[in-house]
Amino acid sequence: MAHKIPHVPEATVARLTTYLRCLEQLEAQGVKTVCSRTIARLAGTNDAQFRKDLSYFGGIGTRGRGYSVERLQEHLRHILNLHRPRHLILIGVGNLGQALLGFPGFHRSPFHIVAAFDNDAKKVGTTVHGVRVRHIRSLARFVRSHPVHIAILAVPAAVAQSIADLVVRAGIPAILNFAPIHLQLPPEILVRQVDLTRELEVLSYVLGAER
Amino acid sequence: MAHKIPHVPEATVARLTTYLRCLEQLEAQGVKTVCSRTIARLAGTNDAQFRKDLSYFGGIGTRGRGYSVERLQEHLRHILNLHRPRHLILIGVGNLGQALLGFPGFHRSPFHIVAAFDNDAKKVGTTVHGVRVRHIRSLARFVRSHPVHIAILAVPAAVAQSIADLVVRAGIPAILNFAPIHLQLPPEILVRQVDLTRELEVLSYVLGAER
DNA sequence: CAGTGTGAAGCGCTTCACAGCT
DNA sequence: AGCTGTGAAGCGCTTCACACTG
Repeated sequence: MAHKIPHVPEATVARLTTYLRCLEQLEAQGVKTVCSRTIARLAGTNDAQFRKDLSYFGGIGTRGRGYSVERLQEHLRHILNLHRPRHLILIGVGNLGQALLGFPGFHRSPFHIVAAFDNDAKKVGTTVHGVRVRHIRSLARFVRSHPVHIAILAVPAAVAQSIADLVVRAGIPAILNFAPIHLQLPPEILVRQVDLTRELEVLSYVLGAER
Repeated sequence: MAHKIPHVPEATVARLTTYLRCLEQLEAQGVKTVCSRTIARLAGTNDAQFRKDLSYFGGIGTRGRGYSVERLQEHLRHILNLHRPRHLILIGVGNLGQALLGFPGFHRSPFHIVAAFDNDAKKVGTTVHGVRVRHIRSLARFVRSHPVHIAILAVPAAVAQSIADLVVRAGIPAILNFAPIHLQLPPEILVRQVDLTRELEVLSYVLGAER
């Protein structure tokens, strides 16, 4: 290993993914080289922030020139472990769950949704966007024979905690939770929260009473 | 006005919405009074943080006792301007857009989705989850006769910027963007980003190369 | 005495500014 | 000269600790 990686702020990791989106866009436009100012503007930040974000992982640019779009992309993919295939399952095949099964980002390499689960007998056995729906009872058994990295929770808030407990007992290390509640979980489990209600309420606050 | 409100960190506003979810849960369980430690644990933070978050807006608790679940809820709703009705529109009636039209949180008071827009002639004129789909061409005209507070963008990344420009020209002050790109917008426009790809990639980073 | 409200200290992310390559 | 990489300064959020109150 060329570089010992120090603690990296979570905000930095989030920005790295944004830089990757910008680079994909630039590459599609045929751009070969880019400087920190350009990419930072595209990503909605400033050049110092961009360079500091990269500096945690060691130099990759060329002084006086900038960054190779191709090399920097590869570098970021490597940092984010995007070379490693990840198996996902989705739990809760309602409105939102069905849409997520069709969401291209969840099928794009290295992410693969390998199964969906629901407790509704009418849905079990069907196939939604190419993904087989199984009964939630069969979750633990399924995970025993198919390693799963991330569980996507698209279930109602009222049952989210008990489903999350099930997921943890099955040995899945990470959860992407769409239910609008904070899950109580052991500290070694990774959780990311996507809360649409929260986003609306934050906008409501910032809009204020007048607008 | 009883209290001059200083600058409030965005992280605080986000937590206020979480506290509100916890209070709704507690009220459903018949709890009348709660102390900062209890609610903070439910929300995934600590008691000092909770009290500091509230302190920006002036005292509401009772020393030695805690907080009235009902009063605190009302207080938070007031702070977040949730007494004020908000009209939303959704742009992009694809997979995700259709699911969002059915998402209960987007219909729950004070939020109302009043119209949806798409450029696909096959979708225009249909009704999805009770919401009429109109042609994107008619956006500006619609907004002129129906004030809109928030536009939800559920369009492909490639067209998100041009649709956002359209939204801004129509005079809509806030955007909830689901496309995985950073929008370039005038500073007075409020934006919240919901980026599912980002969430997966952050999990991929934290999972590391081993797990 | 239990629990709130808050100034002040602590700490971590962001920004600055410049040395060092090309 | 142009632009990167980075120690150090700046700044804002979080945590502490305690005066205060019911």
